[in-house]
This record gives sequence, structure tokens and C-alpha cells, in this order.
Amino acid sequence: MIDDDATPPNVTLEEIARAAGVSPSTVSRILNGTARVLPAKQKAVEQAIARFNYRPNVLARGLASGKTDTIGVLTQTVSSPFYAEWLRGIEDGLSETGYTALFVSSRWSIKDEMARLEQFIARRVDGMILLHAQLDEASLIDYSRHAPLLVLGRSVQNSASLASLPLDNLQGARDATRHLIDQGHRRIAFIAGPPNHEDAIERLDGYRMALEEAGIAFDAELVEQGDYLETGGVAAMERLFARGSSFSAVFCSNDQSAYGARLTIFHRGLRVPEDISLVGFDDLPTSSYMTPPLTTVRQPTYEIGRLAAQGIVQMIRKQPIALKTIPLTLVIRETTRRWAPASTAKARRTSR
Amino acid sequence: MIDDDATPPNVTLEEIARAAGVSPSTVSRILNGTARVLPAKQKAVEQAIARFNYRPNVLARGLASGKTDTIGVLTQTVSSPFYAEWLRGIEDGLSETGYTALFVSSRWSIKDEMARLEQFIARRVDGMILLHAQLDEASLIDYSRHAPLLVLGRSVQNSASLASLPLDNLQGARDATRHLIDQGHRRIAFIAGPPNHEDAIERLDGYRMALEEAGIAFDAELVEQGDYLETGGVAAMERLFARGSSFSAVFCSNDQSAYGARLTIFHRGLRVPEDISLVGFDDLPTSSYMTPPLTTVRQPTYEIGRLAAQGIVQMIRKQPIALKTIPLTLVIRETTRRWAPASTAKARRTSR
DNA sequence: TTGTAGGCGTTATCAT
DNA sequence: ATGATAACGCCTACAA
Repeated sequence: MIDDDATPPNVTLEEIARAAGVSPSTVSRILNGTARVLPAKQKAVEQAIARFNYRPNVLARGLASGKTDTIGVLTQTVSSPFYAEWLRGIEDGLSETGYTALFVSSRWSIKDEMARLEQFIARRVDGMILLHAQLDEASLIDYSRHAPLLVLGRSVQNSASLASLPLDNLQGARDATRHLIDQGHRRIAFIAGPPNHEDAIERLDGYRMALEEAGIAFDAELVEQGDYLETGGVAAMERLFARGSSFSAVFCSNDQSAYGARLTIFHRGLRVPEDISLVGFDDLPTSSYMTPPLTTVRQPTYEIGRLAAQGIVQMIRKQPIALKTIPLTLVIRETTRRWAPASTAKARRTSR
Repeated sequence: MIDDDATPPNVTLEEIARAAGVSPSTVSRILNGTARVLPAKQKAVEQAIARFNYRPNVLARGLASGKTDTIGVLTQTVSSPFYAEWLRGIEDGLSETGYTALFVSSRWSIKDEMARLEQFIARRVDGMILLHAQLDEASLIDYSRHAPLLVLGRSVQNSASLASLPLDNLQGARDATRHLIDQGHRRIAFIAGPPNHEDAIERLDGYRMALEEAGIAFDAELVEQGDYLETGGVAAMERLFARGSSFSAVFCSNDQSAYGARLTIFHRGLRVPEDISLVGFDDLPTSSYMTPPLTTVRQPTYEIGRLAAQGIVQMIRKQPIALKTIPLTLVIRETTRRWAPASTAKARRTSR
């Protein structure tokens, strides 16, 4: 009988060795370029490998060598457009190094986060990259004892095996708010992010700071709670309208909130930016295709991802790395415009 | 000297056994629930595990057992909003089964696709899910000999280790086009997807079929090539305008193209849907937040992801599975409206 | 340069 | 019920 439908007869290094008439170690050496081998044998082995379609068993290799050439990457949500670019950057950055990324998400749950990190360790990843880790610093230090750890979008005490690459959310939010102020806006509403997110708090702080610097009193009436999601933006915007406070601009703590706010404004029959200026935060890929294109604070996530990939590899190789806080830049598009105090919130000119 | 900064002294099963005063096999049995063990020993082992913070080495386990509890998931681009929901569905679907997903992307390159699958096999994944695999069927069959393979968004000859879950793109495109026709549109432009994508072709076919059924002659002048990306939508729309042919609606082969088209229309000073009706395909999460919310064909990617997760697990367990083609549903929102033949492409009423 | 042998941390097959 | 013991597939001194 022929084993047609049977489980694949996975070829092993030993069989290759036998087929090529050499010892297993020689095959291993050729595979890893660990030592020079006679051209003749080299060729024989390569042919055998090709003929049998041999692929080294990663598990066995990892067990024996103690390295897996794998980087664990923890995101909060794989499906978020925000993380997507980050992952792409990491993947691209890693592709040239021989490491493979293992993406998982923890759904903003600290418990999941721990479970995922445990998994990474159980899988013996060579390094880990955490996007917006929520874990306390002590835990991070603890995990970093198993493999180098790089935390993005957050600042922690760095060491040889633990590094962080903070983003200047405060500065970004400040710039965005200042831009609105420069355009003549005085009543600027703010849709906040989750109150327990460090970066959301920083963005609120940046907003307040810019107001203060411009001598504009902070008005709690103009601040509404969002959740970094579109639905939260919709709800917050509705509450803002319902409250009746006047405002000529809205600064949203992230683009997704801005999408939601924009929808509410649209359904309200108001125009952006003629009636209300709108600013987001993140610069998601689709933000430049919003109608009109969204003015927002750009986080160079793709580039950060690449940097992180390089960084973690350097850490694994025990090379020193220097990460400096990344500046965020305001991207002015078409949802903001100069505010003439005389204007009312009513439509005045024919829209395009 | 104390090894403070040293590599973690990874605890092994053997050490746990020693600490608990039992044999390694007993620990293993407790870990896997393979056999009943005396409560006393059970407890001793559990305490040792907790005390040493022991985590089984996944690699060793995989080597010995031949299973890795890992599912390889191949996407074309991790960063695409389109795949994001799919991944989330898969992750959620898998979370209850004890399997972990290994996400990788092949960037629409067949070469990369093969390389990724080889990696999966080298890592000894227990099963694979491919989103929009481009590989020819023979290769798929070949790979499926190593581990069960589930192909999404495509139809292949099914077997015990190879299954597919096709999506009815043709029907979806037909419904969308018919919707426009029902609204009185006769001159309906089409922005196509990559000519080498099976689903893009099916969508074009659906468009043509609906036209034909309605007795409307197909006009090549109204079809422009896109690339499934926003930029392609922008360019295609511009070419459509430049050509000068009249049309009252545009059907885009995917939402991202629609975003691009919508931007061009906006910059052109025309309104949606007053001047031009617009329909997309996919129903990305952000599409309901477009201004105005986009009418589109919904692919239940999240649900499909969950189904796929369950499906692959069943295949691994050698349970029979039955996958039927998934219908796509038209979601009518605010970018389409009835077309009055008398209208011209000029603005007529004041926009909101 | 090349081969031999031991070990990596589990699981699984036997006995007991 | 529990404990030896042999794989699992590869790497790496060590020896030749």
C-alpha cells in the first residue's frame, strides 16, 4: 500500500545527511554557515535538500539552540486601523533581519496582556515589542528578564533589556490646539479619550496647556468624554450640541473620534470647516480621504514600527541603542479654517 | 556573586518534579490532564509550579508531541483595514479553542506567499488559514499534505485536508448595480480592482450582468481601472471626469476605491449623492462614517473569520465540516439616491 | 574539515 | 497510579 493520504513524512536533517553521504553535523553546518565545508559535500547536501524539499524543524532548532528568531509583538487590537500601520512597519523592519513577528492582541485587558506575555515566554521568543503596554513598570521589568523588551508609546526606566520609545502626545495636542487658536478660534471643544489611557490624558493636557498659553480660560463645558472609537465621537458630539455651549472648533483626541464627530456634524446639517473646524489625532491612512480631508496630528507609526524592529534586534544582539522621543507633526488639511468672530454657526455661503 | 542581570534561569519540568518529590512524567500528566494523579501529589506539583512560576516550554512540547496548537494565518497585508476585521474574527474564534494564531502577510506576492507557507510548515503549525491565497490549486493541495488548509474568499476542490469558503462576489456586485438601476440610474460608471484578482473580476462580472439583465448596454467608456487602494480610486475618478462621458452613479469595486473616488468628486465641487451616487464594496468599519455614510456591499468578514477558526479546528480534529458560499448583502446608506433623468450633473439644490 | 555524542525540555510507551 | 526510558529533530562542544 502506498501512503497517499497519510500525514506527511517530514524529512529530517538526518535523512538528508544519509542521502548526501555525510554526517548530520555537516548538514547542520551548511545550513547555518557555521563552518566551511568541502565544495563537493556542500553541493551534495544542497541537492539532497532540494530533492527532498527539506525544511529544518524550527521547534527542534529552537530547543537546541535556545533561539527562535521570533519577536513577540503585542498590540491592543489587531483590527484597529491605528495599529495596522505599526504592524506593517514592524514586519517590514524585521523582514531584512531574519526574524519573524508573532502578533497577538490583548484587547486592552491587563489580564490578557499578562497572559500573552506569558505565552511569548513559553514560546521562547527572542524579543518582545509592546504597543501601548498597560502593565505596570515592575511587571515589565520582570518580563524583560526573559527576553529584551521594547515598549512603544510609553516611557519607562530603560535598561539593557528594557527600552521604551515614548511619543510626545502633549506636544502634538498642544500644536493642534495652537493651530486652531492661531486661526482665530476661541471656543474650542475637546473630545477626550479613555480616561485611563496615558496618552489620552497627555492629549488633554496639551489642549489645556495651549489654551492657557493663549490666555484662554479652560471651560469644562467644552470637554466631552469619548472612547477613541467612532461611536464615542458621535455620542460626545451629540452631547456637545445638546448642551448648547457655543464653539467654533472641535479637537478630537484621535481620528476615529473625529470620524464620529464629523458624522454627527453632518447629520446636524452643519458644514466642516465653514461652520465648525475639526482636528483629529493620529493621521490614520484614511484620514486624508475624509470629506473634507482631516487636519490631524501625525504619528509616524510606520516609521516607528521600523525603528522598533531594528531596535529590538539590536537589543537581542546586545548592542546599545538610543531611542529618543519622537515628535508628532501637525498635518493641516481641509477641516480647519480661519474663524471670523462675526460668523454665526449658521450656514452662510453656498457649500461647494 | 548573584546573577542579577543574567539570562533567566528558566525552570524546567524536571525541576518541578524534583521540588514536588515526584517523577517528571507525573508532572507532565498533571499538566496535560492525561491521567489521574493522587490529590496529594497533584497539590504538591501545583504548588511547585506556582512557586517557581513555571511555564512549559512550547518548543519542547511541540517537538515531543508533534503538535503546536498554532494556526498559521496568511493575509496579503496585515495593515489593510479590510483584513483587520478578518483577523479579529479569527483571533476571537480561536481564543476559545486553545489555539493561537500566527499572523503573517505576503504582500500580494506569490513568492512571499510560498515562503510564508514554508515557514508555517517549518514551524509545524497544526493548521493554516489563507486569506485570498493566490497560489495555484496544485500548490495548495501540496501544502495541505502537511497540515489542514482552509482558504477564504476562494473556491477550490475540497478534501479532508483542504477546504475553501468562497464569497459570492458576483452576486454582491450584481445586487449593488441593480440597486442603482432601481434608483433610475442608467449611466453607471465602474471603478475596477486589480485585473489579476479573482474577486475583482467577479465584481466586474456582476456589474455587467446586472446591466445586461436590465437591458442596459455595457459601455467600456464608463469602466476605469483601479487598484483597490484609495489612490487608485482618485486617479480612476479623475480619468472618468476627464473623459467627459456622462454618468450619474459610480460603483467602486471596493470601499477604499470609493474613498478615493469620493475625494475626487468633492474636490471637483460635486455632491454625493445629489449629483452623483456612489457605491462601494466590503463595508469597512469606517464606511459608515464616511460623509455621507457609504452605501456598500457588506462582507461579514468578522463572522467569516470566526467560522474559519472553528472550521480549521474541526479539520485538525478530523471532523467533517461543511462550508457553504457566504452571501454578501447590500447595505444602503446615504450615498445613493433616486436619479431623475431631467437632472444635470450641475448642482441644483443647496447642499446641507 | 568532519564525525561522534550528549543535551535541549517534553511527551509517550512500557513496565511495575 | 507512577516511574524509567526512549524518542522528537537539531545544535555544539569535543575529538579525530
